[in-house]
Amino acid sequence: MRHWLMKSEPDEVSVDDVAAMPKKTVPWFGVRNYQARNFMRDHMQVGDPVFFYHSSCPEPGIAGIARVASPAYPDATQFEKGKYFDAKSTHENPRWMNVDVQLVKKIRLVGLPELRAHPELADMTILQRGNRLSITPVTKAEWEFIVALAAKPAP
DNA sequence: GCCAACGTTGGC
DNA sequence: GCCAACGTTGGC
Repeated sequence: MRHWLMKSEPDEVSVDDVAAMPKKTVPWFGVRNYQARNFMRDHMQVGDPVFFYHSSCPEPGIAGIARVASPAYPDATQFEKGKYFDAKSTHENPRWMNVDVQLVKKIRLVGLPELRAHPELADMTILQRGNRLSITPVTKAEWEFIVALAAKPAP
């Protein structure tokens, strides 16, 4: 079992949006980066724990705990008109895949400055300079540290 | 809105 | 296969 962090822009899909979904589950559509796709397609397993991260918003940070809820399957939005359409993708040979993600629980927001304040988390991919990858592995130690952090009051 | 960092594209 | 140009991400 691996642990993951998945970024979403809350303007598009927030933790609260997912909490309102049937079964609290959403297809993680819109990933258009090969490395992130490969994580979903080749490395995720149903049940893997996921941090739900809010990005490109006033308070970026980890906002929820979720789990991988399905194997990867073709991302429907690549075939639909809109910002995620990909003319080079076909049903026979789809380029983009997604898993379903199910929200387990909302947590207090553990913001970026708070994450950066802990030396235990200094190696997290998300905190590295220039990192833009929307899906990144998280180590077990990082996972457990952040879960414990979220259980404490906001600093 | 700015801009650093990065991924992708396409000409050669 | 190189690499410049371009587009995107995402924090600030």
